[in-house]
Amino acid sequence: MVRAGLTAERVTVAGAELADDVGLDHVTMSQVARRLGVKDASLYTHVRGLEDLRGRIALLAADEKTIRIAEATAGRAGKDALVAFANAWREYAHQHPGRYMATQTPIQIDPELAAEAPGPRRAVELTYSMLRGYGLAEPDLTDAVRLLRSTFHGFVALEAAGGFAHERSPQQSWIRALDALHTLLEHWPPFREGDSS
Amino acid sequence: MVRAGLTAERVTVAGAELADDVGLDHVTMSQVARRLGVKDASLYTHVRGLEDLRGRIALLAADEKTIRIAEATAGRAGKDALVAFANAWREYAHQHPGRYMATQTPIQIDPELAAEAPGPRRAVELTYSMLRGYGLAEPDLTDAVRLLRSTFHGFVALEAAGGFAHERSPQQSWIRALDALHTLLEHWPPFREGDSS
DNA sequence: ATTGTTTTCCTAGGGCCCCTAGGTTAAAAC
DNA sequence: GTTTTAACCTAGGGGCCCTAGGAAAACAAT
Repeated sequence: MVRAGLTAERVTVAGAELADDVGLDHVTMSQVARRLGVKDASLYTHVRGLEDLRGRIALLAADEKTIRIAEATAGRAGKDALVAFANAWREYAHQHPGRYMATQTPIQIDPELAAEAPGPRRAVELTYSMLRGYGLAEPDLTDAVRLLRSTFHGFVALEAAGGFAHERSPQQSWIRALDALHTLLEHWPPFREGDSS
Repeated sequence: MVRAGLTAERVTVAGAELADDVGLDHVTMSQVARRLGVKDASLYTHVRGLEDLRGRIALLAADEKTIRIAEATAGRAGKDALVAFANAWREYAHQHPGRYMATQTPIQIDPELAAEAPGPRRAVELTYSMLRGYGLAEPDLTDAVRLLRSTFHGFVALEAAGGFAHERSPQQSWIRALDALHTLLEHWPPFREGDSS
């Protein structure tokens, strides 16, 4: 019997494809094995188990998303960069819903594995450098990064969950949201004493 | 043998408690049955299955969250209302992580069931009325509502997924985000022809 | 080429879970 | 009190996760 040539990476990719096809929580060891033409027990040589696989899918997605964003924002600045960044984010989520959802799982990824995945760290760096043009300084910079990430993620998550039932197209709201965020970054409110919880 | 007095609602609540305790994707029919002192097969009289149960937990969470927000914003206006709204949202997510996560599942809830759940609809109404003071008109109003919901949801989702690893406390970023959104709403950018995707 | 070593993939099987079918018996309706 | 309804049960099939241990392919070394 010829070997299938499995790898942790090949198993992860198969899981990611399956996640995009049938939804993340229908990704099972058995299905992934079937897709690879292998018995489920064979996967455990390459992957610790289902949780580990999901963690690997999440890291794969983070890396891929980061690469897309880096390509999209290369050579751009200001609002151009903001829009390119945001659109790359959203398009990745649309194209790879299962992978994207994997990134939302409460943190339980093998730290050793996460350490060698450049995606998450690089994503934050990209966001910071995209904001360079707006002239923000710490801690406002961190706050702005978090606000942007929250809005981008929240929008696509609500979109995916069917949260935008109103007749107005999400696309239009998205464009306006980016407009709004741009002007917000240009007029970032100064910190004032006495702000309460 | 005395009856346990089950109800679709009691099953849902048990599932919701379990979700908050052990995480949504460890909510199983068997565990819920065990928590209610009943065999798993007995649940199927009240609930169609696991998917149905998850949908019911999601609707329960939506209703509860809406009530919290309504209480928190009652009698408030302007930034006061915005902050109260947002904090109620975030605190609900913190207190009921499992329930909250249930609301994120891609839409597959029984429409008949959803129709009689006031939560989601009322939540949108509350958001609209909270924004009344900012003087926005459609379609800006819808866009603003969507932006706010995206940011609130995105923030708590990233927070829950461990996305804010930086040293700065999420709480501080949250306060600044609300400041920023408030000023944004006060200076909502006018629509200009020629905005591109 | 042969032998030994490593690693891949297998079969077997235990345990948990989802869900259905069909039977009892408690509660409600009359 | 009898009948009807509905709650809860036992039994069981099939799927999934994962471990243990075996067979054989690929690799190393002579």
